[in-house]
Amino acid sequence: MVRLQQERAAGKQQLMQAALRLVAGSRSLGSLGLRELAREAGLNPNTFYRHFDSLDALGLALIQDLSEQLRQPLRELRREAAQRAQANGPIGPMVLGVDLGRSRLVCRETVRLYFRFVEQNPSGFIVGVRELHGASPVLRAALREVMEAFARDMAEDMLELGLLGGLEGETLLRLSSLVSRHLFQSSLDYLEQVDRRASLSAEAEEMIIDLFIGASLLDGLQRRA
Amino acid sequence: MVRLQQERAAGKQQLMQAALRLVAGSRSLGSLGLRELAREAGLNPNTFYRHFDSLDALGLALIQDLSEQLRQPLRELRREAAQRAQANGPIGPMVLGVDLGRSRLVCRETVRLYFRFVEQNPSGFIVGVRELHGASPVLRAALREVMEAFARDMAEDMLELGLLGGLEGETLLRLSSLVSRHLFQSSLDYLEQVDRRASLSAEAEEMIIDLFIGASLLDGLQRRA
DNA sequence: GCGATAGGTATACAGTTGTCTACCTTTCGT
DNA sequence: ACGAAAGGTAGACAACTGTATACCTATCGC
Repeated sequence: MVRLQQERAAGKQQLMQAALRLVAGSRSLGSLGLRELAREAGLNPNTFYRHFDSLDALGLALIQDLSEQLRQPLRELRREAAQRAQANGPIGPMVLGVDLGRSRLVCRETVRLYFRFVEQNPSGFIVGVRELHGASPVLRAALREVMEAFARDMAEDMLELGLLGGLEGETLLRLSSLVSRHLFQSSLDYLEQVDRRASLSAEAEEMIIDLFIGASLLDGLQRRA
Repeated sequence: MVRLQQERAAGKQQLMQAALRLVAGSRSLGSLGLRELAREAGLNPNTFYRHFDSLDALGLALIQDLSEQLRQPLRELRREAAQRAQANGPIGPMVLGVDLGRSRLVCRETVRLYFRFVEQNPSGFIVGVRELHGASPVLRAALREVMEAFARDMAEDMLELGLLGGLEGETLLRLSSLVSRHLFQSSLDYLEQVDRRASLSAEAEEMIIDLFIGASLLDGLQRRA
């Protein structure tokens, strides 16, 4: 039975969702028993072996899913936000040759879209963040890779869309990595501390602005010297 | 047998160190069995009950230890670094009324001292970072609190030492939190990716500088408006 | 000196775990 | 149409788990 890589065996899907459920409640992937998993999924314990040969394998599948579900959509949303903001004229004070108001707008919108995404896929982010510093080196590496990919996307988009064009690629990537990292790790707080959501979002925005403004200023100084 | 809170029962200490060892190898606290723990510590399984009534309790003890061992020393080291840097005259370009060279120096020295600390207490930081986003809400909350305390220390010191005095307390605390968070979470990468240590340290420095410079600039703009 | 308490051990038990072997059913390629 | 493979189940086993009860020994206050 050759799957066209679209449709997944029912059991496999059930197991993955069971894992999401269990981890989203207070567990870590590494602490799951495969019997417990099968029980939660309503399957025979042995079914696990048919699809995975370790918990890490299941974790990798989850991570890949998460990444695929997020990367493209987020990218499109960011581009839309940028275009929408670019449609209007300059709307704020010019700082370092950058329209601060517009930058803030793109940033704000992107951050909000991201967190909306988080809200819509809580379990995915919970296991993602949890395993980012979790016990399994394999999963940690995989998640780092995902975050780097996000960062590359972001840097690329900013270059293409002409936001903060003054910065060189390397610096841009460094900042994007920081942003990607920060947003990702904030996800857990965002999900759990419902009352602080607004401020978490605002703080993320401020952090991003601070970072890019600071880097731009220093970059300008260095260039002038 | 009333302990003077200094000396800890031998078994308790052994259990805690056993936990450190196990978690430092690829485990999470939540996945430890108390039998496994006792075995590693060379003790009878029941001994665990004498000292803790859950894994969370043990985790809290570990976190408290870590915090105590770190907070004061780090603070002193930071003050020393600041004074040392202040002894010399201005050594760099003035940006926003701040001696950039000196700020960089304090920052660099603080970051390096921090990472040296990490190197000297690897297991502690491994469990700390791991449980920061781990499965137990109790431990997560405790670790957040520790990080906030660090951030408060940092902000306070910066005020007292007159570094970036222009910023208001609230902003300062926000930035300090970001720094504290970033450093803490970088610890794991720093410990594991031995070949990237230099660049991780450098990136942390740059991030801090960028953040504070950016925030200062924006603060100045806002104040002028 | 003595009871109390903290620290540690031994044994036992029921429940759970990972894994193995064997068997059944559906689906597909040819 | 049929064999093969994928997906799923059943039962069994030894190993391990958390926990309870009971027992032992220092150390302390008094």
